[in-house]
Amino acid sequence: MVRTPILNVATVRRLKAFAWATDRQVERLLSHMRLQYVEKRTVLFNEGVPSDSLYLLVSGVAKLSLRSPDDERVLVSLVAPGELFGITSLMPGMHRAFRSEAFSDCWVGAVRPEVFVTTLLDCPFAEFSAMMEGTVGRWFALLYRYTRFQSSSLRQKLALALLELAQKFGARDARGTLLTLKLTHEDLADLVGASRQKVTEHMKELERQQVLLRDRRRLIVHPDRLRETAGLPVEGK
Amino acid sequence: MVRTPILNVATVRRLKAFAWATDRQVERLLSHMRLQYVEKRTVLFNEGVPSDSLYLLVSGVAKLSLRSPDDERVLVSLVAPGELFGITSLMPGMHRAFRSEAFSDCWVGAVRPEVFVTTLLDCPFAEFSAMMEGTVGRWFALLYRYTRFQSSSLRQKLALALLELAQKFGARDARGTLLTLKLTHEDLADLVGASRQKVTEHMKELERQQVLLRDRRRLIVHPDRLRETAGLPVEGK
DNA sequence: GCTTTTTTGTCACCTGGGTGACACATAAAA
DNA sequence: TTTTATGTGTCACCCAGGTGACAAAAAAGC
Repeated sequence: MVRTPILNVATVRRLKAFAWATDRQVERLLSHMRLQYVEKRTVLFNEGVPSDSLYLLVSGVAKLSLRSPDDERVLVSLVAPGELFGITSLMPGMHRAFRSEAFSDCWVGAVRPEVFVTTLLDCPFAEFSAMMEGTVGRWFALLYRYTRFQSSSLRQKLALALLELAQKFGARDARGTLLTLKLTHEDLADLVGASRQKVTEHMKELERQQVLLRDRRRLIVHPDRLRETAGLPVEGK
Repeated sequence: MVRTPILNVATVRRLKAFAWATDRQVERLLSHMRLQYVEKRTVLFNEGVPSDSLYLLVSGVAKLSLRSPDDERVLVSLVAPGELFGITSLMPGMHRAFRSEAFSDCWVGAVRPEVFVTTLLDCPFAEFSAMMEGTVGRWFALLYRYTRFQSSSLRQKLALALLELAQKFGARDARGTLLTLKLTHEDLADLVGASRQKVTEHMKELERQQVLLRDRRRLIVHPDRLRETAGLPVEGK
């Protein structure tokens, strides 16, 4: 059988977690933490589910991964003892971006994000949470795109990049979503890390497939079809 | 000549910036914001410099980029009006991760991060900042690795991944940094998005070049040499 | 110890995407 | 309008890295 580890201030300090917090704060936080044992290969949470807990890895190694369009697992990161993970729970209504599972047998501490914030920072959770979303939310979206890139073809990368642009610079239009931005193929190539020539080829192809069309130097895209070519679940799957 | 835009609460609302803040807060924030015009192609800040301001893009398009090992520019993201950028300034002592320059002529508002935090959230900047670092700091590191991946060869990606692992799971050892973690080539392949076979080949090669060595199933890496093969500036260049 | 399973090492072969080159189209400048 | 610069479209050719296959070596079970 496995012995339950002792989780006190000293342990936390040794793990170098919450380095900035006072002993009292850490103590309070620990009193609200549920410690659990997670056996190798067990899934702690899945991507897409609502995120209601924040985790501290106490021992072992955890793994964050993502399912790629062609149904393979992309290993996004390995989590070391002392690290916090599951931080989507700090942003309002955000769903988990990655799946988390035990890479080796683990001890994990779970807290409610509200408790975490109000204990370590004296300010209301809702405000902190909104602030997080407003500041780091977009960075998270970027990370999401880049992790997806990992296992995508150029065509899919292009679709992902165009989707992001549509969200940021899109305006509704009779024919789809108009990008209020003049972009050259070279810009797109830089954005997806490809050569200008191949981008030209794929853009032509996407036009042919009616995924997008061009009015002069302006792009009009069709988000649903883009999602499809990107290999993302289409809205209302 | 270019007309200076009016930046008041109504404008901010239209931009959908600081959606969570009250009118009073926004007003106070605006009174501390320096508005500046940035001409297309002008660099606002460079990667690596200390970050002391937080920016709000008022109009135009800004661009975040990164210099790759082979000295090319990777376009990381385009910033839309209403977005905040330069958020490394919210983490203590953090340097800018990307270069920011105007993609088109822009109007940009700059605030000191301390003012931003204390105005929108009533809690001391130092505490908020430490909290940010403890929670999203690692995510930033991940984003950093993934953006680098974009323009790297498999060999370089492997080096980057091993460096990250060395930071997280490394223990000093007479022969270098020992990874306290048993990893198969398949795990590494998943981590860098490559095939197992090629990872095997490159790992052999890295061993031959004394960048790393193996003691049983344990890896011992040489961080400086890894940085070199990853194309990163070596510590104390 | 012996057996079974998991990893590692190394092939030969294929393919997506990079490169250079050049004609054509479009936009900006004069 | 003409000129000049900047984008776009399409080649032919090359290479890094993917794939499948299989033997050798290590680990894990027994």
